[in-house]
Amino acid sequence: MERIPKRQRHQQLSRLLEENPFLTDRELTRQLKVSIQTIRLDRLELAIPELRERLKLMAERSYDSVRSLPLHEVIGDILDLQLDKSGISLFEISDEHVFSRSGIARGHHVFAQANSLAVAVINDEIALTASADIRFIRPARLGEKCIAKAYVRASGEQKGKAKVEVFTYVGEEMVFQGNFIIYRSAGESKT
Amino acid sequence: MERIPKRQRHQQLSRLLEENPFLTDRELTRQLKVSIQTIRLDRLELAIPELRERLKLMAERSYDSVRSLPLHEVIGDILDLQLDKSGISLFEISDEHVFSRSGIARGHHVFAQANSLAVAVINDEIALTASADIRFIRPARLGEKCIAKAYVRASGEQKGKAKVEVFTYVGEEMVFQGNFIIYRSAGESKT
DNA sequence: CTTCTTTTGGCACCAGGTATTAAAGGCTAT
DNA sequence: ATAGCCTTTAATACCTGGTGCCAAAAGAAG
Repeated sequence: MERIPKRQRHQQLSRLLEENPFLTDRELTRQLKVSIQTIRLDRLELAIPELRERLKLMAERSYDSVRSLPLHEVIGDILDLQLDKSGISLFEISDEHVFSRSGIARGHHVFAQANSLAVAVINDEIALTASADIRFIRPARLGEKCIAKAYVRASGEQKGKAKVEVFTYVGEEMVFQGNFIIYRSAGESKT
Repeated sequence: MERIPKRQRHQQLSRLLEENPFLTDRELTRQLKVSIQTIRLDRLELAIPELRERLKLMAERSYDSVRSLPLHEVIGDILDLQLDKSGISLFEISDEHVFSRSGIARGHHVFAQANSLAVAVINDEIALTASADIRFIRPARLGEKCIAKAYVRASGEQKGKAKVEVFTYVGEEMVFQGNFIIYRSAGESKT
């Protein structure tokens, strides 16, 4: 009668702290009806740090997520980039990108990856999207890794406009395709 | 020689903690070369809470910002919505939306506002962007307020596809125009 | 009954403080 | 210089939310 409760209690404890990480051990004793020592042994076994450590970790996370906001410059991680030729980026669909009802990615995130890549692949001081023609072929879902491949079809170094085609895949399946026209500041920086 | 330093020290202390809120009083002692009691009097005067309180506040902030992330469902504030007819939303271009070099909004943010609105205006359980044809007419800049207006051209309640046209303005000027084809779940839940 | 795991309890100790009282240093006005 | 005042430093008691360690009690299992 005391064998099973331990694992159950561990689950309850984990759940409680997931719901509200601000609970002290003392408050947990009230909820779980065991002594404070038991709570502490449990945390030890489950490798759950003490309240103050939890708060510190949360504070640190939010602190450097603010600091790393400039990374927001490009949506997705650039895996390969050949300026004025082609580029590849990876973007993983996570909670904040999907409709919570359906787990399907909101279109503008998939678009954002493609658009970022299309702009990044253009070798110029200033590159802006002028227009685009896009198709969402099948929905991208929570947890899926989207690989976008961009190809510069006409770099238009004189004309001031480049044509970039982007295909986004999840595994073998194409989920998105887009044709972008990118303004460029008329042929400058050659790296 | 001890009159001015107090205010200076207060400024330095504020600055240090702004740069790094994770400093203990003891560490501040080392940086400011005064006793720990002075640091504590200073914090008292400046109404700066102790380290642990600071961490807790940061953790709480990040915690309920996570909780309020579902607000992220729609990019921009919906000002008016007539389901299956039209909608208006407002989106203000701020730092995190622009290229830091030029202060020009990245296209996918302007697109996201339009796309969100086009999806929101469709009165159905599930609505997904199928394809779009978009044009960035002139760049939107830091601080500008973008008003997007969406009009449902063909609601296609039978066909399962709706056509939505979106125009985005800054003041009188049009900055973006897009034609969206939106999948709708045709009266019932269809994946 | 003995043995093992699990649960409690108690105590010392720690960080990072608060709160309070007191003393010392310095500056100014009378 | 002497008193009055602000500022700084010091000392002490106390608090929270723990860790670490040891020992005892309570079941469960052989």
